[in-house]
Amino acid sequence: MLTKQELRSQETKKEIIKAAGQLFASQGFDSVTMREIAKMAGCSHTTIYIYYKDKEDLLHQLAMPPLQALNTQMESILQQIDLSPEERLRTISLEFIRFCLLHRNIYTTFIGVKASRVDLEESANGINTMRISIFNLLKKALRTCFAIENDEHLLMYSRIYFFNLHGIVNTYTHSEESIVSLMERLLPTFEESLDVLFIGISEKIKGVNKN
Amino acid sequence: MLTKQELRSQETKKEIIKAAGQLFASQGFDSVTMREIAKMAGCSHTTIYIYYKDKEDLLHQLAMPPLQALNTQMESILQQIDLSPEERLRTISLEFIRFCLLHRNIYTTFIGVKASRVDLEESANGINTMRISIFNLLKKALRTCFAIENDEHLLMYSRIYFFNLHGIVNTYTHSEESIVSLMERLLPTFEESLDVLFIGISEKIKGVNKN
Amino acid sequence: MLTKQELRSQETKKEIIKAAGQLFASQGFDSVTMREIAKMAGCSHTTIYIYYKDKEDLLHQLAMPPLQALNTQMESILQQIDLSPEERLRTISLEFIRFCLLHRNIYTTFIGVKASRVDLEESANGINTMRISIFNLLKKALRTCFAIENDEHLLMYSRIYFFNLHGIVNTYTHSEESIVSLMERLLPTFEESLDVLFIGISEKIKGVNKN
Amino acid sequence: MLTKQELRSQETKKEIIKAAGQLFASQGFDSVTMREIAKMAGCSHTTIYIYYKDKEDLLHQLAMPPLQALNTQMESILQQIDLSPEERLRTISLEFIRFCLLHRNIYTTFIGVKASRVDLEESANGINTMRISIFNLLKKALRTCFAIENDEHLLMYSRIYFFNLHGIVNTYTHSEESIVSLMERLLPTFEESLDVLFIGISEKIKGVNKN
DNA sequence: GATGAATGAGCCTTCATTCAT
DNA sequence: GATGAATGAAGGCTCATTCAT
Repeated sequence: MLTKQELRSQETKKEIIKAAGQLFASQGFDSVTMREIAKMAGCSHTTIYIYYKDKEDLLHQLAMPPLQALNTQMESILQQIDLSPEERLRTISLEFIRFCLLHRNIYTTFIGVKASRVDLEESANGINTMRISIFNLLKKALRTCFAIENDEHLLMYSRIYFFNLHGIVNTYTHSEESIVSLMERLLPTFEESLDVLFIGISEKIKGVNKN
Repeated sequence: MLTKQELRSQETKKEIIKAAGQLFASQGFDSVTMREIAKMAGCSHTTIYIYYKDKEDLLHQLAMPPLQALNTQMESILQQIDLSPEERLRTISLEFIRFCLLHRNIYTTFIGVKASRVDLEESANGINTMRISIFNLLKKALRTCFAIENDEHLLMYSRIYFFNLHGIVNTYTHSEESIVSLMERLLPTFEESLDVLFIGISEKIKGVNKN
Repeated sequence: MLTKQELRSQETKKEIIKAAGQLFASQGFDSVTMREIAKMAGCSHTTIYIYYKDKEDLLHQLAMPPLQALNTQMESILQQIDLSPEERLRTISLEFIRFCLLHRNIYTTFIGVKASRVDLEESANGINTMRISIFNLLKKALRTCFAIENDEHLLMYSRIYFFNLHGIVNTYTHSEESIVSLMERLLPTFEESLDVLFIGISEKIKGVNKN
Repeated sequence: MLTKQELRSQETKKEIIKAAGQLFASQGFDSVTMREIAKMAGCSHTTIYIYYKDKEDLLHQLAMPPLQALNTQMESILQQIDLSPEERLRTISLEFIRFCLLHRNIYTTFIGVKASRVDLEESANGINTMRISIFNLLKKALRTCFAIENDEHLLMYSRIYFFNLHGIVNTYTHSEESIVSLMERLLPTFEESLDVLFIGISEKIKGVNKN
């Protein structure tokens, strides 16, 4: 059992990472100062260094767990054989969107392109691996769903598909709305968007296969 | 007529904004220092302040002209009655993409959603106006093209359409490829992407109108 | 009699001062952190403050006992009337060297000339007194040994003699060799060095006295 | 010809290095802060960075020129064939002493043992090379002067000789007296000290050679 | 007695910006 | 018009030290 002191300590640690997440999200990694984080977390800036090695460590701790969770979840969805390929793609797509919007802060810094900055490489390594893995899962789902064999075509339609996902996430990345309200309000739009893509891509592939 | 000195002066001014544009593009606004800009422009860092109020002013001056040009161009395309509505939408869409990729640097900072950061608001005002105007032109083209009367539907399909455009631009925003090579390599993908959207949206609207 | 707890307490106190001594010796006073000392002593860094007022106090506690011991030992050697004056000077000289090399760490900070730094003055007071006393003992041995009556001459040959002692100690002050190995390896050199001084000074004094 | 501005600039640069020299001398490299240096130099601490890369650079700039000068001077003295070997050794010895006392500040940090700290290695490299070169010149003079062929003996008497030089320098390293007054007051002592060594060493070598 | 939690002071360094020439 | 000189504000980070448990 945890002592009262340990509890308070854990709380402080959480407050710090929470504040970091919020500030990174709203201002970007570089613009945020350790002192700002401390202020929002209600502690001295030196306290941060008790729990986290340095500023970059905050980013790392912030990003890894959710990314791993998403990866795992997407993998398990892809193995649900009771779902049709289309349903699987649709599900992991919506899950991906939900995740990215839930973790808007991290998304901006890590999933967002430009992810691998030279000076962050070290701690970003694990994160980059994760990111690649996630995109591979999406690509795999796409190939199965549309039964695309031609690699060039797969690449093209993957791109087109990803444009949409990226666009969705990016559009709402800086929204201040809660994830619940956001999903509730826009889920129909997102689904409609996937519909549009499914129909459009299917039609195009039909045409391609005919020729 | 301009004296020789005035010519030289104008040249310096141009060198500065050119350097700023290149550096902002390749390293991001925050990471660039005034001294770097000055070095690339071949002048002292203090000279910059003769022509531009401050660092932010550089960004502003950098962003407005292209945005205005884009706006004008889009307006003129929309008035070409020899084109079908679909061709007009397709043309301004590709133009928008081309523009955003050409001005990746500015896009990131201004068209990019996060645009209105508190500390930039002042100089961003003019830019924000421009941005809204541009999106309205796109929306107008969409309404005409798909003959959507229901406002709610228009909003939804506009969003879906924009997701794609945003996604495209965002994906290549940080690419180091030249605009020429980028467009040459990916134009088919972009066009295919618009195809997919046109087909998908059209199909969906048909279904909607039937019910 | 001491309780078991008191014993443990005394042990901790000793571990701390021992660790401090070692670390000050190998890294210098400023470079050592309280946390390092605590780690090496096997306790929390806050525990140090239970036994010692502050970092400087550690230095003080570290320096006084050995200095007092040296002082006492030198005094007792000077009183051994079974030794010739020259043997007495030689013995306390070697003893002084041995001591300084044994306590290289403290030497650097305290015997070393620079001793009286403004910010250390307070705690250095006792130490400074000790230092002066030690040098007076050496000077006394010199006067007796060379039978120098002229104060000016005494001062000059004392200086010359001290130059040598200082030089010896200073040269090996930062050596990582153990005191045993150091003395074993260099004792002949040290003795030869004293020989050289004895001969040189004696000869010079003869000449002086003749004139 | 230098403009008034350039003159002032040079002056500032000199004030900075002068202040750094004094402060490093009296407090040691680590204990001195850039702000202290700036304050003593009468400028802002940021100004220092205009003229010197960083704190370490100050140390480097402070140490190299004098060391090179000393090295050159010692070499030229050794080549004066109109002087006897003894006179040459005596001259470079006094020169060495004069130099070390003149540059007391640098001596402490660089000639002083412990010179090569890991984190300073890079900039200290040139300095270390210089130091070694200087000591080799002294050794060479010793060998010639006392005609010592046996390497072991040379090593021993070199050590003894160096003890004295080190001792002299170290004793007055922290004196606040001017170099002029210092040399004037103590030159006889230094010369007497060298006399003592010459006589002592010569006598000892005679004895050794007899056996 | 002993410790983990927390902090204020301070350090080196960078940068946008102003001033005097 | 143009520039080198100079600076204040700020940032990441470390450390000796105190406090509550």
